Amino acid sequence: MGGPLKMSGKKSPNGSRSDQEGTAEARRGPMREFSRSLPMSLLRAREAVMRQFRPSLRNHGLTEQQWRILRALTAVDTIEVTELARVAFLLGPSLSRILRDLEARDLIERRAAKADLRRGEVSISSKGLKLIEAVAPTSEAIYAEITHRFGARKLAELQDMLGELERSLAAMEVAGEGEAEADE
Amino acid sequence: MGGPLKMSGKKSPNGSRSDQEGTAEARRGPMREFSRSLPMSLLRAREAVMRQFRPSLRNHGLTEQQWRILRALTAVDTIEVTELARVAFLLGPSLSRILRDLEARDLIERRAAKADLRRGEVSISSKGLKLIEAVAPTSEAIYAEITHRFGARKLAELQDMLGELERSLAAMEVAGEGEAEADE
DNA sequence: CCGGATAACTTAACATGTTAAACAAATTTC
DNA sequence: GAAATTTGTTTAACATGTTAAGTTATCCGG
Repeated sequence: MGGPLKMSGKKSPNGSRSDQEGTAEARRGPMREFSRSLPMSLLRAREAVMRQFRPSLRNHGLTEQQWRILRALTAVDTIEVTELARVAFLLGPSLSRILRDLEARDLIERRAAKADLRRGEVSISSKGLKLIEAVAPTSEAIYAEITHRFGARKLAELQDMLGELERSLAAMEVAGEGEAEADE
Repeated sequence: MGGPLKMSGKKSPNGSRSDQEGTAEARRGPMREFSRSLPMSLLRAREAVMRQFRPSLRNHGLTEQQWRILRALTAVDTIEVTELARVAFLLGPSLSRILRDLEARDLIERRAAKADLRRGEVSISSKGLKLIEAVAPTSEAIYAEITHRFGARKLAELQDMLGELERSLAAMEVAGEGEAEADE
């Protein structure tokens, strides 16, 4: 498989464009607009940061999300699944799958809560703790390098703004919940 | 669920924690540290923003990434797959899958480049263009509302900082490429 | 008690992220 | 110029994001 493209004999699409047939790079007017949108800016910035951490985590057999979970667990004795989802910023289904995997690898332990059997209480195992301790130095070094390159002052300022952005949108109503958002 | 396990002694990393088994919310000391890391701040901020757009896109049968692709295509006549991956900030494999889907839905068209049969040239179809035009008003209204809530001035400042962060890390060597990152 | 509503997960299903490998066309080397 | 290498794209395989549905345990009104 993997053959060449389908090369069906279609021709010039979008009849609403009255350009010449200049190369795409020749006129990227509105493209810049798109590329500078807030979601794209945030995405690229985050990727630039995570790009630094992923190889190290990978060398220790951890994904970013698995690391987030273990990291969160080091800060508490035990924590309920829902709370863990909140602090590690993961959706329930993702967390459920990852916990299953981490438990199979003996990096975490969990039991049912005595008072409410629906709730699961999770904690890091000693093996998980050792893993964290093995990864932490590199992670902290990378974080320090990032701080140094960007500037500690500016980093704090950036994080303040990000927090403020979050708060600005926290109360914002989400549009288009029903069906069509124009009218219906 | 996981049966009862050994739960060895408290492993609180900062030794000064001698709580009973109070709820996790009761004492979130070091957790805040983790929660305030740069990657988490960026992730939460981006999620807060995208949360506003997703329902509207979903009502039009589009995911965020599909929207990014169509949006990028409206700015050009045709574009090569690699270039499209760059501007829409998607990895090749993701883009490949999504293009297959968008083509099947007749939202885009593609053909092989005359000069280099390896390259695929992609363009938006008139149907795709119509879809964009149907979604755009809502998206722009949401973006305007975000700008209003957060402040246009601050928004521009935030984006400047995000761009600067990107540039700061662009030249940073990625550690731990080989095997262990200590020495190799 | 009991049966319906609610809550806390978990599964399912589909789309994307991520890395490695496969493939075919183009380019370079010998 | 054919073999070896490189380049552009796709496939494969596994992990996560995202929404909906399923499960089991609690709660709650009668």
